[in-house]
Amino acid sequence: MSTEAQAFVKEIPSKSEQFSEWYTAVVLKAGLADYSPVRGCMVIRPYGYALWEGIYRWLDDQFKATGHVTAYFPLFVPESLLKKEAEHVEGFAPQVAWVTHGGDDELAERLAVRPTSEAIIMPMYAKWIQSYRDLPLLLLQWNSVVRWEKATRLFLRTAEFLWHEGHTAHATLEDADAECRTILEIYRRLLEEILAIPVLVGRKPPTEKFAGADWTYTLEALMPDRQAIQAGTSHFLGQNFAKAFGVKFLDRDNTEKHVWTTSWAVTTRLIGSLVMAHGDDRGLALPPRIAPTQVVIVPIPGKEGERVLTAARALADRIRGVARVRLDDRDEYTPGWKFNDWEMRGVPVRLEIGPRDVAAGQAVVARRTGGPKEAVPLDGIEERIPALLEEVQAEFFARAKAFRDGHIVSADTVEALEEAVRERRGFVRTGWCNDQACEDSIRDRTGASPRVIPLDDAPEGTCPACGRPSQATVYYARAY
RNA sequence: CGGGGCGUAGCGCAGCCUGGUAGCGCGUCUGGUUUGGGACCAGAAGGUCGGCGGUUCGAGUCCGCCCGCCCCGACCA
Repeated sequence: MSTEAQAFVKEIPSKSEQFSEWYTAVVLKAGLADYSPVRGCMVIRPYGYALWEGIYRWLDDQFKATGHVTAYFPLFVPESLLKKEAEHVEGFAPQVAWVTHGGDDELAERLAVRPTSEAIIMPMYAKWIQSYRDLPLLLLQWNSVVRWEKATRLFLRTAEFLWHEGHTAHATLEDADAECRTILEIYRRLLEEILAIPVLVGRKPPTEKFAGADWTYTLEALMPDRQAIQAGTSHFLGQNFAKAFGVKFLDRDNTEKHVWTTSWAVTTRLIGSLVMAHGDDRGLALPPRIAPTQVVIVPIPGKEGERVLTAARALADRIRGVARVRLDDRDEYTPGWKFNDWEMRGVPVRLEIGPRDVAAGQAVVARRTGGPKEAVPLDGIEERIPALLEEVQAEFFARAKAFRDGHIVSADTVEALEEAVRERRGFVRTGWCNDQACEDSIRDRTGASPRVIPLDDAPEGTCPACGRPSQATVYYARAY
């Protein structure tokens, strides 16, 4: 690498040595987002929004297939409604932004800018739901919410963020819980199959559940700095909101009952997780299934520029039907500059075509996951590219999973747990007796929080805090 | 919200201690030669030095307040 190239790469701090600075530099330099004039709020630039659109499109297909429909509820939540469910308002009150004036006039009742929409949706559910025939009611909306965070970071924690929020109502506890798990599985597939981020799937311990829920399901990912991040949640709200807002239906047995509700969401935080999980010192790295541009073609003109460009255009046309492809025919940049630029922007597959390739009837393939470049024949390239993209997708997931699995350690004593957390070993797996006092003492001693109780992990061993037989397996970690 | 750091051209920075006409590199623009890992030559444009106030003949530089961003904690998707 030339000295000039080294100087350029230095603009992105080292991922292993300055992780936080590296993250911010990649988000800004890859063109995903920018700071806005409003404190704690970010501007999502078109390239970043394209990632969100990819998530939207995939999820929208899943939601439609499972019978969910999209609606829209107001941005403003009157204070009186927000206060109806006591635990809910207590949980969100410190983060609510309030509107107090309309024009110059002070409002009779101040309006919360929604931190989440349960309180503005439930009164409508009370109006719309009369009979068991009206259930289940499976609604969601794509919107933004505002939580006045004290410390903010691009994508990971901003004062306003985009998400979708699902809000469903059911006739029975079993139906509502099944809904939570259906959504959880959709989210798991989004994370693992599309974003190539492995997750632990399970329940939150009671201290970490959503304010107003009976229990919360979660997907927890491990980032390269060995901190856990909550990638998605699905809440079983029981009858808490139904009782607070009077959402009742007449059942088959001619008795009036409260509905059972759920809510669930994933946010633009996923984009931050994607950046952290796969990026490297060259910048962003995107798994093919989510990459807005999957294949970039860089022509190397040489002395016969027109011939090469013609071949490159023909190549782009052939691939266009099987991949999201972009031909970089800008003549103001050299091929080497383009290589680095597209690597920084995370494009998973690059095709180079120059005079030698035109003569040999081939193109040169470079994968964002690394490895040597290889020549592929132009003949049959329409079949080769989709297979190649799937190979690269699998490489992304395998790499992330190897990292995650390599950073799960077991601890059966508080000392071992404390040491593992202190040395940032990642997820620390341990037992729990279900006693709140034991969890509290572990939190106090380690600074880590219980992230997830996996659905498919049977309890084993003993609680490290009290030595009694364990009732659950818990993964502890420091968390975002 | 506590502790630390920073704010000067689109980006990265120097200048501040010790006040005296605002600089460097990259990028941008024009023309030409180039193009297989961040090209080269020649010329040019680009700034209310984060904001407000104070000290001073004079403030990017000194003092006060405010705002924003980054890092480490606490709180949170």
